[in-house]
Amino acid sequence: MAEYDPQRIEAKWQQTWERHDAFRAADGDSSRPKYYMLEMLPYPSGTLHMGHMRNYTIGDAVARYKRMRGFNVLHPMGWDAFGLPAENAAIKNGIHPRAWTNGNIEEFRRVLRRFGFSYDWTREISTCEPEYYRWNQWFFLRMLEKGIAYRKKSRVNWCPQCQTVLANEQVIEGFCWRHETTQVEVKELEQWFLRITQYSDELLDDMAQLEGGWPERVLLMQRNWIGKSRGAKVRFSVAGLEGVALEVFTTRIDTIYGASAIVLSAGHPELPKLLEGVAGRADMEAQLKSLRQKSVKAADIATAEKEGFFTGRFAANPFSGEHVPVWVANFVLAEYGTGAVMAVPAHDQRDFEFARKYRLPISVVIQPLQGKALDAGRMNEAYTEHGRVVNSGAYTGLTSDEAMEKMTAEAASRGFGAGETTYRLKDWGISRQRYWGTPIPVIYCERDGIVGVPEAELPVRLPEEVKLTGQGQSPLASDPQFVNTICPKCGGAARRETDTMDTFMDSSWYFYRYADPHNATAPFAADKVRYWFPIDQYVGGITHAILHLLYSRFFCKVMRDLGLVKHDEPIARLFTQGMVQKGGVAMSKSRGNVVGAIDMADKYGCDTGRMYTLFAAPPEKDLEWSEEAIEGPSRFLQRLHRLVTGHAPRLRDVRPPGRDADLSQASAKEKALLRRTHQAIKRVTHDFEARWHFNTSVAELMKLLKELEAQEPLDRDIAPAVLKEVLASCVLMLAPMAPHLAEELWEMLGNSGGLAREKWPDYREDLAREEQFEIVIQVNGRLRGKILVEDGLSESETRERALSDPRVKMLLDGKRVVKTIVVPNKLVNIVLQ
RNA sequence: GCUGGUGUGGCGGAACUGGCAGACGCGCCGGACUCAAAAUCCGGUGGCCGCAAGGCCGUGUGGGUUCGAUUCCCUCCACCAGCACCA
Repeated sequence: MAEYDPQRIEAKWQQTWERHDAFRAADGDSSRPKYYMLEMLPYPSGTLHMGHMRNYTIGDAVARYKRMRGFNVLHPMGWDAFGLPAENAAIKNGIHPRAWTNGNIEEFRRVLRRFGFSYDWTREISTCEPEYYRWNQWFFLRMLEKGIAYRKKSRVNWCPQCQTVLANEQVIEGFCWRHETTQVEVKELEQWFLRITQYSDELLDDMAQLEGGWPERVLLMQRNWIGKSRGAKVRFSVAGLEGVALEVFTTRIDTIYGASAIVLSAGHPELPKLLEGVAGRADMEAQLKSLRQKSVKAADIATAEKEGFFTGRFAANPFSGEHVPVWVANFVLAEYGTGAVMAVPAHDQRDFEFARKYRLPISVVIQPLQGKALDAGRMNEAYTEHGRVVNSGAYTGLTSDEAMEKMTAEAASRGFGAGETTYRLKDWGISRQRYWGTPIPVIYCERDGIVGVPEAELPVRLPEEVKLTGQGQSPLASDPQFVNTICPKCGGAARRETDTMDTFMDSSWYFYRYADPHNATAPFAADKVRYWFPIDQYVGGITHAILHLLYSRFFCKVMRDLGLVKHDEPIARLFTQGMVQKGGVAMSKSRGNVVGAIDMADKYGCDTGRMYTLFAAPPEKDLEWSEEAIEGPSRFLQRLHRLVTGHAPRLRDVRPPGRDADLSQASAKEKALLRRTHQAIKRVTHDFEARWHFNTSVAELMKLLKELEAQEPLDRDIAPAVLKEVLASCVLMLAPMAPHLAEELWEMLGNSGGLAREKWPDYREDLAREEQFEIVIQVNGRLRGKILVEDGLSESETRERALSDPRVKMLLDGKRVVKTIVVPNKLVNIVLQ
């Protein structure tokens, strides 16, 4: 008998699948329900390791399962091919980014094919190809027309290591997301932005549509990131300075009578005017300078002392008329709100600390609705809850909520303020001073200003020969052939934009392109997208919870407003799988702890690699890679192969009993085997449908195999038709998880045509039903015995049976039974005393 | 600090709606096969007491609800993740 030879089997079936185009998705097929299964497209760099493979194994298992369930499955793969590492490799090794990238793509494609993932390879895309990125440019131009793309000079995050601008989302605690030890600098540059803030509310509100389909955690992170907060802006006039007003943003206008100061950020635009002619100005300028150079490190911020100085100016509280000092301090952020706050020490913890240090007055204007009244002199911390307003003129006696509403109305009617909602979310800066990305399709003309490249001239191709130094400004600026052009409007000499787009542009809409990957006249045909969307299931890492997923949602809404799509959200369900770790940290090339996918396939076979990945942990949890633990699934597949190979020859031409067969005449042994089989089908089906706990699916198959082995010799006691039914079900259930071996065994059992179109086995309740149950007998809730009863025994009979059990009788001797609880087919609990 | 999540044998994990805690697997121990080893197969494997029958303890901590709690409620602890002087 032939040994299980995974490499041979895997090659054989991969060729067969390819020959038969087994995983081709059919556009617009209305005869079957569609299912769009998507895994996050990889950035082709380094080696594909088991972290990647886990992602694709999960997706592939579900894609294959859905096909067996009769769905028309779209399961595509592509490459996120633009990006910095390609450029860095080019600088370091003198290889062109395109050559480097395409080399990696080839390698990635080879490995993914070697694992036999059921992709429709005819839909493969690569974002660095002009056929793809021309649509990035096309979208950009549409957004330019709509005013969603705009240019402004702004303070931007600059990474000296990358030599480029970073989006806010790419700055992590003040450090570059790619260079964890490089502090991000602030620079003033002319940049292109996308007005994502225009969609802040919609991005927030539409999360309601995602509840249930997306992990709560991801929605929460996005909600925090958007950071909506309702409040009011209030203007304080500055005493002795006509025309200068300081606007503050507050979420607690009800506390305004307790303001002890106005505090400005060190970068506040009105500061020069304020400081003019003030005594001690030189000294203040020095302090300002030092405040501006504060560390941005998270740890420092958390422990930083409140620091600031009095400007010598006073501002008038428009409600009370009171004059309060104007300060500058380090804890006020220039980028948030108005860059100025009113300090209310009694009701804000930061203000409280600040007031303590600089001896500003603390006055209580909110009292708790219940409990002890506050006394400013005895407070150890601010009282930040809502409550009853006191010492606040006409507002005294109102609740916080009432006061907020009325005060906001007064501010508006008297013209010194208004209700205001602020967001943490900033517009998306997409300009990158880099080569390996999509050129921004814009031309600058002396006469006509900013002119979009006409659609007919797209794509603006990335020139192939450009000197890359990694230093200074955009590499494209050094190519006069590229830069110098003519203005599409006036025909005069003009210059091209030399920045390229953030690569997150590429990945914000790539999944639409899969629906129509070769369209040369549009990013996609509307009817194809209408058929396939929304994505039924997206699978990827939690690392993309904010960046990629928020941008993708934004893009979808822009596309909808451009009339390109009809839906509000592109992704119906999101699954975030856990990381694969080794030594407690995520696999990564830089840490040197990767387990290569190819090594795994060479050593154990990819089916074993897949099985282990699915078995070792439920997919949402992190998985610690263990070379030892892979032995379990490896042995399982070998034993299953041995068992089926042993029995298959005489089962080839046997017809299984079929779906509705009457099996009441089957022997007890046969019934037992069928029962275990159908219980397994029930469980595995549930795991695939409801919760994706493939680890228990694998365990179920292992148990079934064990049962089969225990019944050997199977050819003596089990009718061939029954055995065939059992083995076939087993193989069908294996198909999504270890597809190559499943195909091989399926063929051995006398089937042809491949498993991709085969039906998932039906679960039969009548066959799965137990005939006998072990009843647990508890006395006072403690396990004291077990009895075997037949199915359907009545409650009273079960009780009698339990009470007449000899051992139970002994325990009950001389005691009074208070009551008994009977759970049919499960347990009897006898309560004594 | 805020928000969310997670705590179960030596390890990965299971227990679906409150009903036998530890399925399945790894490892370990014992046995078979072998001159021997590997591979394979069979048996055992939460802790403590006991020759055994059996008993007691046990799902991070302490409490509560319940006939019965890994599961529900409260307290605290630890770890992980995201956000973080956001006004």
